[in-house]
Amino acid sequence: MPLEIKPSQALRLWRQVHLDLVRDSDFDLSARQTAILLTIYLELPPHTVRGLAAQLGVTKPVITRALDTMGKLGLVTRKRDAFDRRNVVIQRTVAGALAVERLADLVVERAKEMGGG
Amino acid sequence: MPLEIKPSQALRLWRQVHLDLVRDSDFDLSARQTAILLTIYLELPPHTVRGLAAQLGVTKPVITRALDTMGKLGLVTRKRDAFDRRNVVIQRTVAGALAVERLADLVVERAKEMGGG
DNA sequence: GGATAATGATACGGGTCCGTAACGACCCGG
DNA sequence: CCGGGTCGTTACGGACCCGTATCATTATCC
Repeated sequence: MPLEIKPSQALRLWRQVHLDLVRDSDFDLSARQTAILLTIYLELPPHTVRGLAAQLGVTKPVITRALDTMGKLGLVTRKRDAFDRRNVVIQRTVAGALAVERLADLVVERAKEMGGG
Repeated sequence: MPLEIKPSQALRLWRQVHLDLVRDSDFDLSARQTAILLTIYLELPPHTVRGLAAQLGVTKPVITRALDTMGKLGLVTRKRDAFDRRNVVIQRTVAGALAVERLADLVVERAKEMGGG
């Protein structure tokens, strides 16, 4: 059951959601940060810095810095892996889950308003 | 004819497209820049700095800086208005139109791959 | 013409992010 | 126990962006 969208609809949806994010959102996440956040909340744990860097095709410091920023915002938490203390396990938070849920509702809502064509 | 998307579909679509953008795209536009670019290419001209600032709910320097960056990337051009020389008219470019079109195709393509639920 | 208003650009101090390189902490095999 | 490999983090120089305040240019109105 594929999701059918026309190019013009996709663009209008993309624009409208980004407008909402710019206007309303407390945080101003970059494309990279958005990809990281959604990966953490959609893919199965555990998530590590190295794993995220590989999935996004970026270097490790990029992930570290993004986690710093998103940690300050309360969207994620880090914890040392007890079994292999070199690893850091990235964990979800209530605030992060709420933000992701809010984004989903935003997309759904704006999609509903899209006229055909 | 509203566009029906479930929250989980919306999140997976959002994540996948952002992943593609991070991995493939030459430029790394912020949410603001994306909103500006799509507004220029979807809304009717003429577009001015002041008008864009009002639509996005941001200050004028934000628009000026974004136009500087996107101008370097060849995505937009600026031209003085001949009738009111205080105004600057933002114009579309071939490269910008291609980039927008590529984004649209990306969203459409990824949406097609979304399973139900 | 002169005062006023409006537009876009710029200056400034502060923050974030980039990629490369180096670092400390840790695991593991010999 | 110790050298090599792996993990995440930090240092560094440079680039970009933020918001506030100010600027030069242009239009408008008396």
